Amino acid sequence: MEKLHGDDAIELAEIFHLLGDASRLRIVYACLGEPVSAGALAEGLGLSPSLVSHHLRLLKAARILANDRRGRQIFYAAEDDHIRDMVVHIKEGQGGI
Amino acid sequence: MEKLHGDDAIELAEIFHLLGDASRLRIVYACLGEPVSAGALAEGLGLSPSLVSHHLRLLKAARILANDRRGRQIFYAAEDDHIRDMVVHIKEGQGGI
DNA sequence: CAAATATTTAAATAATTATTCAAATATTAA
DNA sequence: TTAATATTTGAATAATTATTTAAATATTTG
Repeated sequence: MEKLHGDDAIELAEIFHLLGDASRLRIVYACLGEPVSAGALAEGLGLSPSLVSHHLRLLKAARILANDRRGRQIFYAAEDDHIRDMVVHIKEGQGGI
Repeated sequence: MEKLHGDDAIELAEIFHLLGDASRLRIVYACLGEPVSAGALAEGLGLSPSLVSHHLRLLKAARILANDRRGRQIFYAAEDDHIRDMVVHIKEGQGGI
């Protein structure tokens, strides 16, 4: 029986946990292509700017998303292909979503 | 901006959510190889049988784990390679855990 | 600089969920 | 059929977390 040590489990679980909220997952998904501004995310997904910002903070802290400011907007995009792969992978696992 | 529709997001997020708890992730991880009995999971991971059982119920409902009874023990194993791949994938993404 | 826009922050609340505890059920062995 | 073992169940609690609201900060434009 292959064990996952407690600390490693916590670290890995944190990433899954961040993707395990529908609002946050939609935010991440929307950022898999071109960078999107915080405002566009809120508007496009029908979420409050404040809520989006809270989620963005968590996603950035976990290095799932990176941001760069352009003028007064701040654009977010997936840090690397890793997250993209994960989401796509589970997405395909779930018969045809 | 590629959008993930609300219902799809909920469905996908549920799977991430289930893997997003350290206890549950350790249980799933322990079940990636040979089937393991509920008791062996509790004992091996240092969790109460009751807690393990609650988690197993959720994981089974989501078809992440399947079980078969052998005598008075019930053995759990990953439903398919899909979950295995997901866990391994994120595990490798996280620098060398 | 003042006004307008974009985003963040902090505190409060609402909602969810992990865990524990005690009791119930199922299976096997005596 | 009684005792022993393995697991589950349900209710209660503890802990975490998503969301809202109101205010603060940063950036650009007039």
